Order: sequence, then structure tokens, then C-alpha cells
Amino acid sequence: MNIQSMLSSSSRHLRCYIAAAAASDLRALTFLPNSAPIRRPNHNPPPFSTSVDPPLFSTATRFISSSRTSSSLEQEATLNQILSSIQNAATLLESLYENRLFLSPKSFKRVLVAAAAESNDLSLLSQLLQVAIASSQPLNSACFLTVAKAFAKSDDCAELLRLTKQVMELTSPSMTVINRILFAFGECGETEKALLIFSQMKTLDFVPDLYTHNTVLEILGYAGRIDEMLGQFGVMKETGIVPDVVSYNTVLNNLRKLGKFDVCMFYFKEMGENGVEADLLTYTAVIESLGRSGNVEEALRFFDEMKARHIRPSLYVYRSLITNLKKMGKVDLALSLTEEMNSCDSELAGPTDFKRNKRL
DNA sequence: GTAGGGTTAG
Repeated sequence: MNIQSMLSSSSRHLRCYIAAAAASDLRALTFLPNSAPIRRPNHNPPPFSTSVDPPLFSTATRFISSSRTSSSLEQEATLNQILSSIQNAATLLESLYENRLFLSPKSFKRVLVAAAAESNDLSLLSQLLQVAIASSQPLNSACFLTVAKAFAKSDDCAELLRLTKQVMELTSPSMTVINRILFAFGECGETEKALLIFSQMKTLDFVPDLYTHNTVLEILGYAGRIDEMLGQFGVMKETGIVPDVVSYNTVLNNLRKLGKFDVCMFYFKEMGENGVEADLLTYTAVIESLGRSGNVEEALRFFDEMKARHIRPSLYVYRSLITNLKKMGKVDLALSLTEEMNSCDSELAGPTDFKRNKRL
């Protein structure tokens, strides 16, 4: 079966394939050092693979031992073969995947970059991404960003809508892939295209999840579209998605950036009423909002509360407080806070301390 | 490796 017929036919087969791959408990077999994990279903032959035997355990074992002895030259040769015939990349990848061979995300990204540079239209790129998703090719955020950047250069909204529709059909009901694509468009500043994807999701009766909403809140906020961000925040709550600390921090920090300090405090209050616990980023936004609006006493009160709750302050929080204390003429307090900051420099919260998964 | 400090103007 070729790539065109595979992609144009019902996506049901591809979904079965995904399910089979997901059911696989043979994991992360290394093709090469620092290279792609090889995943293979251990039952249910892939529907569109007619030439490969069902991967029984014995064949799996043989495959494992043979893949262990694969040289890096083989991996490089495979990649070069794809790159040298980029127009046929989707077909070549498909046969690769049928043999349970996956490129590393880095190698796959090189294929995407080559496809983006080579083709005038975006359909090749779109096909590559779909084949990869259907086959559970490991994809990192750089892969999605490459696709988003290529689409950013084009005004071909039809191709974008086609891609998102097909990706959603392939990955339903999981939202992970489409959320990552949405994020990638946001990351390269493609606000309109990201919002187009978001509206396409809703048109196709996909239910945006918490990650989708949080991503959209950030995209709107970063674009300075504060009213739309707050509107979307309301819609989110109305549709039964309960905002979490990331949702609130996104709203709070974008309000703070635009100097909407009173609105920021309004949503901080709401956050507490809804039982969402403040973290480092929350306190940062609140302390900065209060300090900038001249309310340094309140800012200091939240600073103490934060420390009492064993949330380590960051350099940002100290700098904000010190600057605003000086502005208000409280030089002594500013000095003592500076000393405090310098005395505990190694204990300050680092750039990744607010990340949610760090605490789980 | 699905989301929230864009080395945040200080």
C-alpha cells in the first residue's frame, strides 16, 4: 500500500495500528547508542503491513539481537537514503516503520527540515508527520516546531486545516499530539494559525482539555490579547474545565506583564476561593503587582506568607521587592532585603523550580 | 518530551 492510499483511506486502520503499538510492552530497544528507541507491537500485526510476519516472541528476539548489532553506518545510510530522495520520503519512512525501525527524533527532524526546504507546498511535510504519528515515531518538540515554522511561511490555511483534521482523526481521543502542535504554532508566534487550529478542534467536536486551554491562554496572553484571554478563561470554566495553578499563573502573569495589577489581584483572589494553591509563580505575579502599584506593605506580607509556606523565593521576587521598596523611599528595608538575598544565593529558586512535574 | 519566569525594562 502506498502512502497516498494509506492516508486517503479510512484512518481506522491507522488507529488500530496505533493501538497495537501502544499495547506493545517491548520498549525502548536501542538501535544505536544515542539513537531512536525501537518499539514493536508484540501481537496484532499492523493492518497495513502485509509483508511482515506477525511479530511473535521468537522473531522479536531475533530482531532485537540483530538490531543490537546494527552499525551506526546503517542508521546513517537509512537517513541519507531518505534525504537523497526527499520526494519519496513518506514512502521510504512507511517501509521503515513496517519493519519497526524508527528514526531518532533528531534524524526525523532532519527529514522534516529537508522536506520543508524542498517542497513548494506543505503536503509532503503533512504526510510525513502523519505517517510518523500513525507509526508512533518518537517526536520531540523540535519536530513539531519545524512543521509549524514551515506552515508559518505559507498562507495555505486549507492545508493547515487538512493537517489538523487528519492528525485529530489519527490520535483521537488523545489530545497530546494536537496540543503539542498547537503549542508549536504559539511558540513561533503564529497566533492566528494556532487559534485556527483551536477553532478547528471545536468545529470537529473535539473537546479541548486542560492543556489545550492553558496553551491557548498563554498564546493569547503573549500576543497581548488580554480581553480574549480573559474571555477564553471564562469559556473554559463554563465548559467545565477546572482551572489549575498553571491556568491561573498564565492569566496572572500576563495581566501583570501588561500592568493590569488590579485585575491580577482579582484573579488571585478567585484562585484562592477556588482552592487552587499559590506557588512560586503565583507569588511572583502578586508581589510584583502589589509592588508596582505602590502597595509594598502588602507585597511584603505575601513575601512572608510565601516563605512561611516554604516556597523558596527566586531572584526575580527579591529584585522586584527591592526595586519597589527603593521607589517608595524605603531604602533601609531594600538594603536588608538585598543582604538577605545575597546571603542565601545558593538556596534561591532556580529557573526550573516552578515546573509542575518537578514537584510530582 | 503536553501547559505556566521569552536571560522578564529593574
